[in-house]
Amino acid sequence: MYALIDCNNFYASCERVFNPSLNGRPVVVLSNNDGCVIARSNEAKAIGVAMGAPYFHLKKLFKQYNVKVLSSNYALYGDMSSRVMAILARFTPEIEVYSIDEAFLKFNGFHRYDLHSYGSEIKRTVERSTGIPISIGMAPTKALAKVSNKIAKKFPGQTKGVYVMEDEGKRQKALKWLQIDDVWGIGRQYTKMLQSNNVKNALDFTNLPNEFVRDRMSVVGLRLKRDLEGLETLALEQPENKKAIACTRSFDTMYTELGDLQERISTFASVCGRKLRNQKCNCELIQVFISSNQFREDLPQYHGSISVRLSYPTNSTIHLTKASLVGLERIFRKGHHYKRAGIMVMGLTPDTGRQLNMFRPIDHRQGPLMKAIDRLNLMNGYDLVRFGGMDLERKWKMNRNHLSPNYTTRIDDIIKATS
DNA sequence: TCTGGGGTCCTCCCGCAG
DNA sequence: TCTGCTGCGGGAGGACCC
Repeated sequence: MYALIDCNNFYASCERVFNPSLNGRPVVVLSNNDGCVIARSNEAKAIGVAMGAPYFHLKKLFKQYNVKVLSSNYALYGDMSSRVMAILARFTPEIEVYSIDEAFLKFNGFHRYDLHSYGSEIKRTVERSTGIPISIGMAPTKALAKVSNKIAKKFPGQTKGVYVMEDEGKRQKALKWLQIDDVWGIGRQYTKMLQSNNVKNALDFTNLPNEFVRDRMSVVGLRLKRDLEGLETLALEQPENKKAIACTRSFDTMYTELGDLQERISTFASVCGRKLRNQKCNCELIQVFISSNQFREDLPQYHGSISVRLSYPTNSTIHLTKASLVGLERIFRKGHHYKRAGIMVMGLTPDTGRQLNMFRPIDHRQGPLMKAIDRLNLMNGYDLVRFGGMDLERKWKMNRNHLSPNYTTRIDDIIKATS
């Protein structure tokens, strides 16, 4: 059996743990730059706040319903997530942390257990230890555990947040209940295609011929179908090093000058360099992109992107910055208003196994230099040491006008108890 | 005025090598 | 030496997830 554990309205719940005055009140959390709504409490969902809706469209509604608006606080959410995952790992040796607020657990050899009571115990323990409410769905496969989880969430009165799909009757009933656009792995495009073929729910989907699914939705769709049929096809995945690392941002204002973009790209290269070094690997390829504002139809649109291959795999911020600036100069077009930019590093190889270039000798001074810079920055908790191309005057600032304190990761922000 | 960010996997196409 | 077939790898693009 598999279980899918999902934290309810995770970001909003994290905020509520340390600020109980938010209980019972609609709460929303915004994306970077306070752009869109990315998390909603049940109360916010009830007044019709849509996922991904732009903040500036909703300001009036928020005022009307006294909605608490918060900027995203990833330091807090990341720390709360590790606490939840550490507790879940006590209940089974087989766990896959699927996302910041979800984990799959596998119960091999648990046939003597009453899984419903075991699930209730997991739920009680997590909620008591962290304050985060969770829902648990159990079923013979991962895709069905996802379905079970939806049932647990949708019917909290009957399920008390734990649902076990233990027989074929329940599977059929659940798949019939689940609308096709709500199935894990079926996005907008596939929904459109399936609906035009009279597929309304998950059960209709499992009744399609394999050849049709394979042909229209590739092997990914076929695997999903088999998993929904109850045949264990999607296995628990073990964490691996990342295969690509990205740093991209939208800007608070539109840029027209190459110099502004050079500063942003240098900063992104530095972030990617640090992430590569943390993961103890190097990259061979950098992709740089710049984009105009897609929402400004009155302005000419442009999306420029380029891949730059490095002489040898590296994680040196100096090399990464140089290469990405070369790329940027090649894609920059004067006369456009740029709103987004980013870089992605790919072709990652571990420190221990990188292929060097016979004709481009490696600069051995850069490894210790980067290590020293990383240590200085770690000790000071922010970018004390920065490179020339970066924003030395700290002009650029992400909009985070509703940020909560870092209750669990910053000593000055720890809650003080007063009598 | 203001619309996020970071990933994965698969298919298709093309160029290259045997 | 040339041609045609085939397999492989890389890049682009499209689907999806949170």
